[in-house]
Amino acid sequence: MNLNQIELLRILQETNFNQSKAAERLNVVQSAASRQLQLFEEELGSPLFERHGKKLLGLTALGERIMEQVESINQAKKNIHAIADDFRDNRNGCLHIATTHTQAKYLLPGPVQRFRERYPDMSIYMIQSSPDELIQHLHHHRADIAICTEKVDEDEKLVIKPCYEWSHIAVAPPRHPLAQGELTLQRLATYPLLTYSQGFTGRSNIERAFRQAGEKMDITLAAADSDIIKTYVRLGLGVGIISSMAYEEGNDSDLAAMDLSHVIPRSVTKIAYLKHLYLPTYLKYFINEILAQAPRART
Amino acid sequence: MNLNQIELLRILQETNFNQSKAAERLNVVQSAASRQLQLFEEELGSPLFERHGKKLLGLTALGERIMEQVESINQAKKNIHAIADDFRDNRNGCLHIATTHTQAKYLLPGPVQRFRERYPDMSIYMIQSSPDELIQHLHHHRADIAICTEKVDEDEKLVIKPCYEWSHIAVAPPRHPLAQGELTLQRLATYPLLTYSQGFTGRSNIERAFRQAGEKMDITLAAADSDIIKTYVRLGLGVGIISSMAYEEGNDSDLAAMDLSHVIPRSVTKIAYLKHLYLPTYLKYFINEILAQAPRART
DNA sequence: TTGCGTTACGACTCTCGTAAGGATG
DNA sequence: CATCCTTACGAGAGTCGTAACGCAA
Repeated sequence: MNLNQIELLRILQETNFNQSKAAERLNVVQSAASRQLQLFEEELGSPLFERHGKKLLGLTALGERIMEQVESINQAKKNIHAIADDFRDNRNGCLHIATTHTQAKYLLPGPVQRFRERYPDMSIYMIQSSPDELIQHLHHHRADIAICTEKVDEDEKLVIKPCYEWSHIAVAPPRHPLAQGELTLQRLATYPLLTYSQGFTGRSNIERAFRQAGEKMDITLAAADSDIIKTYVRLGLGVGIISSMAYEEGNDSDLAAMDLSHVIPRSVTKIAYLKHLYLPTYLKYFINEILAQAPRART
Repeated sequence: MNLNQIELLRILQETNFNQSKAAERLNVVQSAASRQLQLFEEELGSPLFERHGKKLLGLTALGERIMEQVESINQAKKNIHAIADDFRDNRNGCLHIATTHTQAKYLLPGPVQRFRERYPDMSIYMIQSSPDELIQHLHHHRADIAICTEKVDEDEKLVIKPCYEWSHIAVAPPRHPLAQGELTLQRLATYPLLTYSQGFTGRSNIERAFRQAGEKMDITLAAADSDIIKTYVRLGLGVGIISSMAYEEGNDSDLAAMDLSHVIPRSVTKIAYLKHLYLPTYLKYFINEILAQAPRART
């Protein structure tokens, strides 16, 4: 057994069990990959992959179990380098952040800017994607840290840090009838609604609130980001339900904003990262900057 | 970085940072070890060991942190082989049990015998030692499983399975005055006592009980095993305090046994193993056999 | 025929062992 | 002067790349 074989297994999984692609990613020819895999399976005494003829189709039961250990070794290997780099105060690495539109736009600009001032030689990669994908980015080491509101609970391999709490608001053109009188889900439900796509920015909370109230939502537009929603609210398509952070005092003064915290449960935005990940100094700094930023974003 | 370098680090720690001995254990010449260590430190960019001249004295702060990851890799490496062996239903391995005299003599004979019947081709190593050492055996992979009563709590790297509960008894020559009337710590304290060495078989519970009662123990003999204690009780040195399991109806009928469960808190014997250890089928079997044996040992 | 994997073989890289040398107490 | 580690260099084991082949869609 050696680390290249371990890495090969990992990459094979990432390339859908395609040896040729795996070999390419490891900068070796395909035959070398084939041989190393054979040697490893021989050493263990049982095949790790299901095969149809020669083609690899997936993992065997044994392979599944082995992969957990492979992942553990890979994590430790990365940590060793991260620890050493951190110890040498190496500031030439890069920070990979995975997040959604809302957080990228309203929460992270401050922390990112301060991070760049403190660590000018480090590059920052932001990966914008859906909450489902965020978690995958963490697991596949494509991101160090994820910031989002949905989906990150109940994963025992992750550390979840609650970051801040916010509520939804309704936005509508000025002098909209909703602005008068008490705002209820019943009244909201009488209008066409514009809000986030499934799985985005507290959408699950919105759904649950309407479901429990026995009201059906008439969703005219579902978008991944608040700007799209606001744009179409301006065009008169209906009433928008967005995160309170997404209402900008200056730019959005042409829209009426109405608090919904009394009818839709407040959402919590969290920071997530792998439990076994070593946190370098710069990453701790960034996390702290987000936590420091959070109160300002609170409503 | 490669697995041999990782293994070298691990062995260096076990050999008190002596390259020559580490090299010998790895079946390479010393110069090879020296070079591999240099290469690895070079790769990381900082030394992992404190040096005085050329001699290694210990780990640097960086080294300490790296060692945690090394240990993690080592565990995963072992697990990979264990999983594969288990999957192939390989029954030619060996089972390393670390335990104390009392458990080895009164709890384990049954489970061990049944294990040997079920897995006749597996060899069994029993390592008898003090509770302090037991935990070290687990951490250093010299034992798969430890069974004992003391010291195993509060180690977050271990899984602790409570196994059974028992109490201490006092043993004395027949017609001893203690056998008459109510048995209290006050009365016990008036006799010379014979019991277990520090850290053995619930000794800490005995101490705590006397301390809380404000009584001082006059310990004539402290031994690691019950047989020594019983032997000297027979010679009239004083009153023995031993585990109830250690009183054998047949052999010990010449001694008076007096229950102490009302004055000394009951002890719990536990099974301990490393949290990240893969449990092969045979090890699960052995653990279950111990748990099944436990009720019979209960008093 | 193209894509994917295996087998055979010579070339090369990398690690090892031998041997000699420096430092420390 | 004994122990411990480092350095230099040639030998050898192991891995790689090239190339040819087998198999399936």
